[in-house]
Amino acid sequence: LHTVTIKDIAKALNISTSTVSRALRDSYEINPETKRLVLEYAEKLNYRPNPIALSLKENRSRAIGVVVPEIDNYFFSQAINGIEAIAYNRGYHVVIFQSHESYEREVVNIEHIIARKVDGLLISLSGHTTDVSHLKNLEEKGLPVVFFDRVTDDIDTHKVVADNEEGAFKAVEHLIQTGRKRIALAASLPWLSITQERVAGYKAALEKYGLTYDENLIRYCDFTVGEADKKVAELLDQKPDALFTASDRLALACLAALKIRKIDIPKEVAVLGFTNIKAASLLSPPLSVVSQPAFEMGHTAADLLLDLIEKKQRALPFQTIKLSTELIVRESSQNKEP
Amino acid sequence: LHTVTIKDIAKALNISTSTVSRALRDSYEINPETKRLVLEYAEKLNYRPNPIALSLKENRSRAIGVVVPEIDNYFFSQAINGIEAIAYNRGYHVVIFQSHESYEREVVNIEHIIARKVDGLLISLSGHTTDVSHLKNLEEKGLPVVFFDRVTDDIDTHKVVADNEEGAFKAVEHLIQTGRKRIALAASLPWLSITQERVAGYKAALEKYGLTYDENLIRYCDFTVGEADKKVAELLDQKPDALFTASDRLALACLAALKIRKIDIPKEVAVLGFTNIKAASLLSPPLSVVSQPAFEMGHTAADLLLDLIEKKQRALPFQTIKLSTELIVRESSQNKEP
DNA sequence: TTGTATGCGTTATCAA
DNA sequence: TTGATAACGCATACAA
Repeated sequence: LHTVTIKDIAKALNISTSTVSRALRDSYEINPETKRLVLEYAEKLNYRPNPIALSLKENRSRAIGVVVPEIDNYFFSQAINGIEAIAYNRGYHVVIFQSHESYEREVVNIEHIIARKVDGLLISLSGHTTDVSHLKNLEEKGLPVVFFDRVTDDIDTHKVVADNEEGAFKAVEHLIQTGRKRIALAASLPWLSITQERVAGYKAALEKYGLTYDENLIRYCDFTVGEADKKVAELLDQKPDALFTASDRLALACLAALKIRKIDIPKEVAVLGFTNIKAASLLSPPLSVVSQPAFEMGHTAADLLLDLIEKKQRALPFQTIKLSTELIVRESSQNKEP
Repeated sequence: LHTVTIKDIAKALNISTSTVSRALRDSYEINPETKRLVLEYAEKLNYRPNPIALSLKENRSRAIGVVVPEIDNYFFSQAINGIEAIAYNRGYHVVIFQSHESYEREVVNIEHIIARKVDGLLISLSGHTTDVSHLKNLEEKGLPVVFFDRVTDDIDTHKVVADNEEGAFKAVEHLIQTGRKRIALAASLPWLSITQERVAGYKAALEKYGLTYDENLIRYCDFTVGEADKKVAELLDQKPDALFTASDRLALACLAALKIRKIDIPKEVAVLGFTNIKAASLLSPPLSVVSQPAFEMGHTAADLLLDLIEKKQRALPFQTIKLSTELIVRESSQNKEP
């Protein structure tokens, strides 16, 4: 796959490569006639600068690295969509890595990312990342980093997140206001920021409405097969009148569990999910949800990252951008009695 | 972000860069003691070869380019997952591009891909790509290409697809066998390979069972907002007793349209989708589907591509790998009478 | 206004 | 067994 180089043009036009280079970059110190010649010929041969050579020279790649737990998760694929939209507009490429919820894999990804000389990094932590030392000092070493969605308190850096606490609060408040009193919570891994924030919102809502917090009504679920179903079953043993689920995966598992047990939703148990499930309105009964601004989150994080990269604003104080969630109540999903 | 280079090691150990290079590559012609020294020091400094320098030298990038219509589409995100799994195992990175169903955008993507010097290309055509000249001759120029899912007849190359005709046939056959006679088809754009194959399967099933093919029972839908709903409405005017929908998007639009019109599924109209919707079994009634092997398709395409790249098997005859679809019948979804 | 030389990190060729 | 040098494609400091 031989491509046209600056050398080819120089040879053909009997001038030096530096002249060609300058002409192409529209340098002021070049003869208009020469410039014209070079540009025309370059156009004719469809010359494209070799980005790899540029990377080597300039020690940057015009690419940003993105690490997500799983790409085939609607939330993350939407976020990546947002990232890609911004990156494309600003002339950057996106190199995607999946941690598959594995700490080890995430560490390897970061190594690759650094070796690849990406100009910046967007990361949402894996479900099993508790030690974040592989991510420390990246900023200091000169690699701009923006965490999104699943972030860590252990690193002072730029973050873009959803307002999970507010989202969970709104969800639980709604359940309470529609008559629920024993609201169970199916959450993700307890050390994840999103989990902690959602649990906090859950507790805050209970407290505001004078309901007592009962540990037995919370279960934390990892990503292994069958885990969600098992934990939902345990929750059902506690005879809740509502289930608040903290993710797509858990919402689906929960609905499936209720369906199998022929438990009437929402009469016996109401269900409200922190999810981006597309078909939520088509479920029966329709699923009320707290929906995350996935695309917007990718969008915002990428924009911030590229600002950091281009305007060298790394020295600016680290900021956490918090995006609002949206409570979408679907009819008949939450009424205790018809 | 200064990283350790071969030069740093050479300087520290007072030997030449070539010796270091050879030691690191475990060359036979090197003093074991020197080798030990170099390896130890490299390990200590956590030396990683600069992939960009290697790319420049070897004129390859150990990265493959992937062009898909939309990443936040469950089918494609699953396919990418399959691609990434293989690529990771074989030491390649994945650079993702979205055409957003736009021909122009796809052309630009291909330019970028070529400039980036990816070692190979996986592509699923945009919905508005009819002219494929931007993709011709890539193989001849030495860039291995594998088309997947949405392919073209106009280029003789490697392809990995689902058996769309068989899938549609099974779907329609099932509808017929459960008593349907007026089976409408909501299809995607008519020039797409997947559309043509699914229509062919639809026709074949009708023919086998002696039903007449009625043009009025087919609609082709582009990706604009509201289009699917409009076309489904037109189909409903034809009083069908079943709807076969050719994608996730169309299946959801169709279910929504029926729900709004309070049409009883499946009593009045049965619905069967060519989709990968996760929540299909939780819909009411559960949605029977023909499900595509998305992950497997990505997996297979990436494996083939990497074989082409590494074993230089480009000269081999072009092959089309056809993967089976699966008909998943959900209870109560397809019975005309209870 | 243009050309020459150098370097980015690495490997390969050739020489020692 | 090791070292010096050139090359990959490009940009730039310096020389002319």
